[in-house]
Amino acid sequence: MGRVIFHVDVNSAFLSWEAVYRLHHLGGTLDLRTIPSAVGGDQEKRHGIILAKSIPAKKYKIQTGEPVANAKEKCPELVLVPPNYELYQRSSRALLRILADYTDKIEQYSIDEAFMDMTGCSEQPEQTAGELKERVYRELGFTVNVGVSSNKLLAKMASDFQKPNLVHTLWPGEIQMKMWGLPVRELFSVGHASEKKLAALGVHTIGQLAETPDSVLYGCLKSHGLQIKRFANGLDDSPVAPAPPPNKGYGNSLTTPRDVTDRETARLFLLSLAETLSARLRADGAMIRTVEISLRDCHLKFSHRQRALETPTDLTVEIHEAACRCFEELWDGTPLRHLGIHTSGVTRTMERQLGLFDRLDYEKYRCAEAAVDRLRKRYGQDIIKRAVFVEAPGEKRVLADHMGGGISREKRRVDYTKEIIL
DNA sequence: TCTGGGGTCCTAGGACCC
DNA sequence: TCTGGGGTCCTAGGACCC
Repeated sequence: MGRVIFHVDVNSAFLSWEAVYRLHHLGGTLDLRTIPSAVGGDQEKRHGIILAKSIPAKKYKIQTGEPVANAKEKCPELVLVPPNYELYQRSSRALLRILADYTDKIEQYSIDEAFMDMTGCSEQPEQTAGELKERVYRELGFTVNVGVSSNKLLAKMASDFQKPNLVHTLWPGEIQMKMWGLPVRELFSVGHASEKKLAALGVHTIGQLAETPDSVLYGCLKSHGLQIKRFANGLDDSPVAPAPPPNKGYGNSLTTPRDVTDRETARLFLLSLAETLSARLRADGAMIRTVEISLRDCHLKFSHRQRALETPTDLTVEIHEAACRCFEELWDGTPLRHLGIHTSGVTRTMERQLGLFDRLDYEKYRCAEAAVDRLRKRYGQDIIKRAVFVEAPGEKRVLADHMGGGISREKRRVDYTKEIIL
């Protein structure tokens, strides 16, 4: 017998986890999953998009990623709840603990999805998947779909079939019957752009893609065209990788509550982003060689600029300085709604080559920033703040409050002491 | 109606070196 | 004299995922 792979996918994850929390921890009686409801960001802070929706909300054609205002138009009685990332982390860990009882070959693919290599673990995979699904519901109160097949791609496609709370198989012999009739957009890694190009070729279903000549696909989509053809034929030999691969880059970005119109405020936001980002680098023992900033202006136009550093760094000051130089070269004065810093060229050798012209005393700054890291780890993120975030007057003060004293809120340390108990 | 935040991978042109 | 070819690095942009 060949490989047996499960893909476990939490149904409407953020919304289900919130629903369970309200029922079991807040003593509520209303189950959000049974009414049109959604998890959405705060419109006031301009984070207003739909992150997850209930199955009744889906009937109103509400889609993940669409603006909250849009969703309310489609369904005025929609019940909206704010996101709670700490709850999601706890819920995810609780799920993974159950999965670990079945195999140690588990790859966490995202906060609400995991692959399991079940090869040799079960004589009847479909039945085992059903037991797993029931156990998750019994112990944790939320439902999952489980896709069962002989590779990751097919297992993932299978878990996406009818929802919720179902096990589906998609063995190679079932590909034609279960997968080839689907719209090509539903194939993993076929997005909007590929769908459009394929439509121009007359390719609308996964089955049609599977039978399109390589030369045609390469001409249209280059190597990606050949990749999605392999997927359409159910071919995928990627292993279930229990250890997450090391980061190739680190980024931090933020939509600001109000447009940024002056460079001093922009520099402050960039400092806030650089601070969280470099703390992550130091926590991982990583350094980066390339700094890129991204801007999104009030007309929603994106722009980017990057620069390579002379020497790898994990220092807030150096990343901030590089980001500010990019900013000066890039910004044309249009009011900004979003700023980001993204870094790449990761190295993990902690020995920094001190260049002849190293302008900073690296060791001195490194010591200071490491001391701040330790303080925050021990006493919380708010224990120490830069003066610029404390003393910012007026409008800047408001912005500084949104920065959480230089630490983006979503990245605050998760308190795992409050585990889910049902 | 007014669009988040975190990633990965691929392509392509130009600079530069041998 | 006036030009090949391979390799690597840098920058920019696009597409996809959750």
